[in-house]
Amino acid sequence: MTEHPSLLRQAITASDRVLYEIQRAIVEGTIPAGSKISEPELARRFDVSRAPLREALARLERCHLIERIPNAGARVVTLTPQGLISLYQIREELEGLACRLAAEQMPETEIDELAGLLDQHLTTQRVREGESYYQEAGDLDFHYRVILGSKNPYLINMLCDELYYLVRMYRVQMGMNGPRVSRAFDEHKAILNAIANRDGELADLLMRRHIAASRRNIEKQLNELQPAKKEPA
Amino acid sequence: MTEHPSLLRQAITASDRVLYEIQRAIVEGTIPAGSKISEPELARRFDVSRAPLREALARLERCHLIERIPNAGARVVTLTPQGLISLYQIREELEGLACRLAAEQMPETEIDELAGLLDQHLTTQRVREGESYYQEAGDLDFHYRVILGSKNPYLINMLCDELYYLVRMYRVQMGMNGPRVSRAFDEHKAILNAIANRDGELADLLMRRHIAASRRNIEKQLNELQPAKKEPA
DNA sequence: TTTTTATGGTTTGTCGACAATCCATTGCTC
DNA sequence: GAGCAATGGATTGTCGACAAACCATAAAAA
Repeated sequence: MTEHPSLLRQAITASDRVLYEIQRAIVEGTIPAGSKISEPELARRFDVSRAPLREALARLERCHLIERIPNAGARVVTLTPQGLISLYQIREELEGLACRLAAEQMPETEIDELAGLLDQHLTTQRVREGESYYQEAGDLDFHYRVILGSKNPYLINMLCDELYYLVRMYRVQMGMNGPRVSRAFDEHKAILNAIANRDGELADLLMRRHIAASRRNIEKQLNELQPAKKEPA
Repeated sequence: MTEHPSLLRQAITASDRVLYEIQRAIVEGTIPAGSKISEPELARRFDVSRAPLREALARLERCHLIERIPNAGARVVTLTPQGLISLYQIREELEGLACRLAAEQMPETEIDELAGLLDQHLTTQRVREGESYYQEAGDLDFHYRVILGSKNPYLINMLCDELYYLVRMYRVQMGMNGPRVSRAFDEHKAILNAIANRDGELADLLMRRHIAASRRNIEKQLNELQPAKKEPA
């Protein structure tokens, strides 16, 4: 039996399993932000030895979900408004680049699939008025595909593997579910058109504006909810 | 000698030591690009157990110096012109951003130190006409400080810890020692001025041009040396 | 001869235990 | 009583060995 080449990466090791579970737990807040990581405790909790657990911790550090200090242990990252701004500054640049490259490199078939994805979003969006969780997932899906379309392996790795888990963590734990659904959809549509027209410059600009708008939206929510910042020690 | 924050972790563990040695060996080509990594062999060679070695390999994968496939081992990355282009595309965006942020965030003291570094470069450069290795190191040092001046932790981590070892590997192994020394120095000077004037937009533009020029210079060398590309299956 | 399958050897992934380091409490000195 | 040093406990880093997975060779069947 020959496996599909796209699934060739599937070597489900214990380290991978633990990684996924902890990753999810951190993103969703089951393991609270800022809490200390105890290797023996997590090893018992997920029923593995410390070896694969440490491998998983190394990868969690890679995607900025935990911070390790030699001989002193690891902590889940703490979410701060400044950290979120820093994150979005990078997203603007890198996803703008990804969008420009996608306009140049993306095969027609992938562009068609991306258009189909947006149509699907339109229907499901109408069904679920108000509820934006699905749109959030869909938004990430759209961005994912554009990034993959850039065909730049370093760019893909940095965005999809190293930054997006943290983006999701911010979205989930800071409750970013604003009414930006329809506007985001329109912006996605405009970006898709620019890519389809092979207009890299415009695609770049639109993606930067799209992310900047998202960032401002989040900042506005932050200011409304927490005019004064609190930092428990 | 400047102290980079990545070296601030004072706990020199065996894993760290092995990491530095292998990192250097890969960058300088002592361990050839594209060669397979044997864990038992390297463990004997550097006189450590496989546990810290695997920790080091995980970090080497993080800075794109090796590629691992589960249950199949690790290989040193292969250097390709396309890979170098992909790398510089990202550098243009991220270092442009870093430069803009540095113009906004960098303390006056750090700007003064950066100016002093350039003066120092000017003198040493005159002493060593033609020999450009020191200039290469100095160039990296200049870029390092600008990046650190951005005060964006993710940006600093991505550039200094994840991309720059690969940049150095390309420079060393592809023999990038072109006569761009004096021009690069002038460009550094212009960038410094923009930062000192707190002109983020100009600093961004100049840095992008600086890196783009460096990229074109490298591409020119590649075309001169290897007009026909070979790709063994 | 070609394809398939069995098999040995090698490599990677995982485990439990030991050693080195760090943190907190305690006791001692001033 | 305050500050500092010693000590106990816990955690991290490291080691050697075992188990599982992969690769290559070779034997057997079509």
